[in-house]
Order: sequence, then structure tokens, then C-alpha cells
Amino acid sequence: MKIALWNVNSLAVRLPQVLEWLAANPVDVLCLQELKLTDDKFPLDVLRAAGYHAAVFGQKTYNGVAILSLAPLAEVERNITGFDDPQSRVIAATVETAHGPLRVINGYFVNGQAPDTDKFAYKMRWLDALNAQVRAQLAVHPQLALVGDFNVAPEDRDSFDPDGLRETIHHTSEERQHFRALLDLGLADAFRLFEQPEKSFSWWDYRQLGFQKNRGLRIDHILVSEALRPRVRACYIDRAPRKKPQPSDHAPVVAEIG
DNA sequence: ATGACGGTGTGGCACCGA
Repeated sequence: MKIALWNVNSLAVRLPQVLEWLAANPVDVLCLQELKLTDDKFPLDVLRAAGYHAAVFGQKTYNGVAILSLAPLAEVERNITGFDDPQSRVIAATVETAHGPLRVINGYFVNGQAPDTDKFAYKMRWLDALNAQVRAQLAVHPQLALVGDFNVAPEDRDSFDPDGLRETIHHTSEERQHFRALLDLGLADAFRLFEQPEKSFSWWDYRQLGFQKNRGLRIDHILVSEALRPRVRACYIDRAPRKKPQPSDHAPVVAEIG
């Protein structure tokens, strides 16, 4: 099976591209971030016609996440338990697979703007709460994937300019420590289970020919639990949609699981 | 140092993203 993610930066704008991509890449599960629309505006019918069930946690203007799945979705949970968050950033659901139930947690992680800002402090609190949530979920769901736009470049090789951007947002030691704390729960970065091209990124700034110059960051990730890890066959970033007219600034990431 | 691009809102620009 294939699990994928894509920060679409407005589903209202990107829906035609999502449908086109799914037709060419019929993944079993697609986790979407930055829907930027409310649940009532979510295109359930057209996605159902394309074969996908959906669990949605929308919000006006900002944020918003959804899980699309060929198989029905069960045990849908929104937000982080015990963390009062006005922003729609996390949705989780269980998918039945040939190897039993798979728990999928889809997150649009806080951006954080810059260190020493209120938004950065919110990002740190949010990451603490998410870590506790994932830990609790792993105890119940051994087969688990934590998927989404993490807004963290975990290592220097995940940035086009690690020295110039050192300790700036997405690159700070504190954010990277939070990423490692998620790995310490027993999760593995699916992308790094395989040899990958140098300068592999999942996001490029719209400005100053960022994509054409490959000035990007790898901030979109698929983390897999120990039970899942032996069955991960491949993980790759699909740059093709970024080359099309009116692209999202993010590219889809795909993991193949046996 | 700043803004650059793109999306949203109730707009004629401000804001946010990464």
C-alpha cells in the first residue's frame, strides 16, 4: 500500500491538481494539510466519486487537515487530547490493511515564525503535546504512521542553506530536538530508510525562483512505528506537481509499505 | 535590512506562510 501527504495550500484552489495527482498516483491514503476551508466547503462528493473516503478537520482561512482513504476510515479523532487548540492541525484515523489496523496521525505542525516570538513558544508547547499524544497512541496502535507538514528541517542536509539559516525557523536546535524526541518514541523517518538524492526537498519558496534553483527545505515527513518499519519498501518526494501551473509550494511525499 | 510569491478576507491593502 501507499501512504502519501501533500500540503496543498488551499484545497479550494488545488482540488483539480489533487484529483489529477490521485488519478495518476492512486495512493491508498493521502493526508492533506492547509485546506484553508471549513468542513462545509470540503469537496466530499467529488472525492467520493474518485474513490476516496475522507475524514476532515477544517478551518476558515488557515490550517485545516484531512485524511483521504480508499478504505473506510474509523476511530476519527480531531486535535490533540488535553491540548486546547483553536487551530485545526491534527486529525487521526484508523485504516484496515492486509496486516491489520493502521493508525494514521496527520498533522499540520505550527510554523513558529521566528525564535523568541509568541508563535515559536506556541510551537514548542504544541510539539510537547503532540509528543504525548503520539506516545499514548503508540501504546494502543502498534502500527502507526505520523504524517504531515512538520515545519522542521531535521538535519542540515534537509536545507538548501544550513549554515546561512542556522538557528532560524525550521532549523533551530529546539525544533530539531523535538523532532528527535518523536524518533525516540520508536518512530523512523521513512525517507531516511533509503538512499536518497542529495538536496532532496519537499517545499520551495514561491519567490525568487526558489524551485528552479532548488532552494528548498525537507519539512514534510512520514514517520513509521517499529512495527511498520520493516515493511517500508520506498519513500520519495514527487516534484512533478510543483512544476505545473499554479502549484502548491509543497510537493507530495509518498511511502510504499508492503 | 527589506521584499520578493501566493492565498484569504471583505479588500482596495493587511495578514500569514516557510
